[in-house]
Amino acid sequence: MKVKRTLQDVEKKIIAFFLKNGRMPTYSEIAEIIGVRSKSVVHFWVVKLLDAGILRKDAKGFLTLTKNPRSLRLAGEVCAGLPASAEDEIRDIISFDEYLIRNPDTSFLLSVTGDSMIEAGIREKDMVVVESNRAPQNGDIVLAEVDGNWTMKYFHRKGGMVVLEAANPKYSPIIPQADLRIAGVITGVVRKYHK
Amino acid sequence: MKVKRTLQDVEKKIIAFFLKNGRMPTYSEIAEIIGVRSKSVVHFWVVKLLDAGILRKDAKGFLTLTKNPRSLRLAGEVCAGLPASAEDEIRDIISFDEYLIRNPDTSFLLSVTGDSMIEAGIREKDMVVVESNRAPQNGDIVLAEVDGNWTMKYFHRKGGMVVLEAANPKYSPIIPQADLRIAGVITGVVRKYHK
DNA sequence: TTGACAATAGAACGATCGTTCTATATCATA
DNA sequence: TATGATATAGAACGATCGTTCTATTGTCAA
Repeated sequence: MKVKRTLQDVEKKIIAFFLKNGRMPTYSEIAEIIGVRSKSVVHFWVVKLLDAGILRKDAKGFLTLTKNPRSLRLAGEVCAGLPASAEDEIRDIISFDEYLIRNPDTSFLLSVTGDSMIEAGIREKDMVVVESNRAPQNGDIVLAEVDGNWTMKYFHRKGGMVVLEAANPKYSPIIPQADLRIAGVITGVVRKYHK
Repeated sequence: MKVKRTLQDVEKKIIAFFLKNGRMPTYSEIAEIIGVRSKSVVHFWVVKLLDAGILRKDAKGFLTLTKNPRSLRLAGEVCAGLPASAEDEIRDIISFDEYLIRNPDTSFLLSVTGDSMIEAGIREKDMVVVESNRAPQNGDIVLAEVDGNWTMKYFHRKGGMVVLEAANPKYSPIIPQADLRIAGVITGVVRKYHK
């Protein structure tokens, strides 16, 4: 029970609270989760965390986490000695949500079925982000209706014509009829191993 | 100036505040951002948002967004009539951060260079999530040191031996020396089009 | 042992929170 | 126009917030 309370302990418990509740804890709540009975003790630790730069106060005086607790180190290039040098705290790298999603309201997710874009590195069970009200550019990957089915194809403009091509030699290019229906443009791909 | 204030207006402004500040606004702040002068008017609108299920109160009475503002609709399968039916509000789909990152402390990001895993659908300039203290299983993609360089390979155990294979016929399988160094296991891939 | 410092407890305080009340102003419909 | 419903303003209130103070305990080194 003589467990020395460390800055890291307190930090971790506050981060855990934030991840669970989607907001920062009050001083009373911090008192509960770190196991002290007085708010003044919390104040004591919060000042330490502020000095250490782990916490901040925003313009209104509310506590804020300095860095996104889900952000990852970005190890720029795969080169010598990389993984050992964990010293570089370049954690300024983003949340994937911000990175991938420009407009949540016009985007949706799709679980990929089929192998039509296999050579573009899009495989079955990948998730793709589709942005629906964006005009397809030449070379974009689009979600289009072909023979009543929605599939992904490269979008090409050749002369005045639109050609839809799979990234798979198994499938032939398609020159759509007048009523080409395009659901959206693929703006991102996400794959997860070890479900 | 006779702009009717709608529920959606208020919702959007609160969400915008949340995304910008990482916390929910106070009533005074809501008054500012929606342009009213009295907190009682804010209360009036908040009750509406609560009734509509757009906002909630947590156990302590703090306002919370019911759904993650970055979450996307998941359109399950690519089949008929899909994109038109935006009625299905199955937005229960996650943030990519939660989806991809199990342990932020032991994971890091890598920008892919080279084509060694091209046939596994991992291409140059993709981002991969590497989890560093996880024991590689047979068939995993690992980040390993080969001839002083860090590259991605399939990890295979054949008999008592470890074989590292690229997903590219250009490169031959490698049977590493005794001092095999593995930086981690690839647990996710993220690609973004239209930077 | 003693003294200095780190850590905790508890009480009090002003400020701000969200709520509630009354009172107007605006809009829609009969 | 008359009437009810909708939307706004402003003041007041109790509750809780974070801060500050005093006081006590525990730890380590001189």
